[in-house]
Amino acid sequence: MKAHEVIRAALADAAARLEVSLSPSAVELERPRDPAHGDVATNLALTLAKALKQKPRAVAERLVATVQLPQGLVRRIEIAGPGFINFFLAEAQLAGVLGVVLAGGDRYGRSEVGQGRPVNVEFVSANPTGPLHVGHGRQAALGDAIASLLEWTGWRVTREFYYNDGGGQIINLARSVQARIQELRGRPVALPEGGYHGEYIRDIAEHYVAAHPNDPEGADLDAVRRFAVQELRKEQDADLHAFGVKFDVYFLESSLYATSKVEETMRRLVAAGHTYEKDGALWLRTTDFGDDKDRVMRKRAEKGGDYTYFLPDVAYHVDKWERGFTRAINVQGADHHSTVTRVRIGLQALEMGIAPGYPEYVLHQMVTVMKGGAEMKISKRAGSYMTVRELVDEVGRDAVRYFFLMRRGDSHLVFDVDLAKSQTEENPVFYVQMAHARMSGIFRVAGREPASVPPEGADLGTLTQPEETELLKELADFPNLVAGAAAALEPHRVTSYLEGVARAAHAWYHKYRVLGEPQEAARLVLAAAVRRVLANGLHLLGISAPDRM
RNA sequence: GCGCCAGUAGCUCAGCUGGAUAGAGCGUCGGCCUCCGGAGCCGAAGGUCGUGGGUUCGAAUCCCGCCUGGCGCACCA
Repeated sequence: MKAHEVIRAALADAAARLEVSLSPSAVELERPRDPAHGDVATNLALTLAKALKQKPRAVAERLVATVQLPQGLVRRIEIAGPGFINFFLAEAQLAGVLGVVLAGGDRYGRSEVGQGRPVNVEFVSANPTGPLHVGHGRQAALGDAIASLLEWTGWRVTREFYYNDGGGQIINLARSVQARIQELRGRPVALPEGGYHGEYIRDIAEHYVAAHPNDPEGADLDAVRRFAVQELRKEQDADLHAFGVKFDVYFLESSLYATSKVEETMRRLVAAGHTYEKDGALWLRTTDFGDDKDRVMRKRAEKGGDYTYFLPDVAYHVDKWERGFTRAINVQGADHHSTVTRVRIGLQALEMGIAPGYPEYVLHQMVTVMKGGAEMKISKRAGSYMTVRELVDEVGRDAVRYFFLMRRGDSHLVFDVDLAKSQTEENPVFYVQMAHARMSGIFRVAGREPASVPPEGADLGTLTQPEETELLKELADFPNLVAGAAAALEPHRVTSYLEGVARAAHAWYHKYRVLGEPQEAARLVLAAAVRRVLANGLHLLGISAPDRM
């Protein structure tokens, strides 16, 4: 908000006169929880105390004496506690946010810190060996929301899905399908060790036979493999579509072999001098870079002589880097966290100037699904697990996305199916959407469009009830909140925020009437702005903002 | 054994990157319907922030030890 920037600059200026130079962006402003502490507060005096070798309160007094603010911005300044400086904004300033919100429209909350720089966000990246399960769902919601947050803060985002369509798991898949084809021919065969038991394997087998009359036995393993991968990719795409996630790039592991990038990466690693041969295998000396043991890059002949997953992973990230993504974020389940250091080390060992922290990782913990008070057990091997699509079909896309986003990725997530389905206030997504619907309802009854209430036509000075100032402050927070959530890669901050706005909106709505009151014009503006911020926050997370429910 | 993550109200979780008296929802208890949607709102009770040290003006937040739980520790991905 504008007032914040003015205060920030004025404080930086005042600090300069105390012979401490700092940029305005280094001045921390916060919104005190307690309204008695003003509308805006800074801890600047506390942070400067050490450098100036003075008591924080003394620094605060000098800052307050020195700071120069334009007339009409602030009605009072206080020094409180250990040395906080609290600013009480003039009423007109607070309501000024309404004009900003409505002028911003569906862009209110955006900022430009990213400056149009490119960033690659990779997520889901499920192997094409089965349908997407709830863990992938969490990842899809998280990755999509993080990508969205980055877009909102001015980054040029590419959403990318990486398919491991090579490697042992795929062979496993093909053999599993082959076994089911034999079964269809009336010759039951045991599934290969570590094979896939899911019912969907039988479906693929049937489809293969129907599509390949010239290979009823499924003898052509390569054809079976290609067919199975294609079928499962189609399924996964349908799942993602149902979830409303769109990717810009689908990157196939097999393409890294086709373009010789895996070999090239290996050659570069050998040339950089961090490799050695032992027991017939080729190793990378990752211990040189802090790993606890060295890693195999190419298996020995008895194990097939091919590459481990590690090398294509490194090659893939070299490719990202060479495509111009100086920033890359990978969203993965925490069960894959061991790959983090390995991939980074692989990139460092190439000595090609890639930043040590590249790529960034957002790791999320597991999901447990609760239904009817009982945990739904997930067993991938037995093929019994809840898929994303089943979840979406049962509780709806909005609820699934919201529930996956409302917790920090770091903590385990309990998905309560019954709660997600309930149409009551206990359900947070319902609660937030309801607040939006209520604001819309006011305009429906008034027979007006929310866009038809320009703030210029209203006396916003009449918005003086405590519930109204609370709402104004919440609305003013939105851009800052989005920026913080984007910087931390933490979408759950947005859901927390939305619940706060919804709570304030419900409280206000219940206590005061809008239509037919003397303050009607101003309150309509407030309702329009609240509706706008709720809609922007929900849309940012990929959730709809219904006008009625 | 080693590594990563978590431990905050009875339950599920926030806590804005070190700030003021630690917050919200559910649950419990008590209130509120001639109303723009009661599918809602208001209030109360409820805390040794796992634990022991340390860092400093100030710690749920940063550092070290320990306890508990989850996940990982392949020439699988």
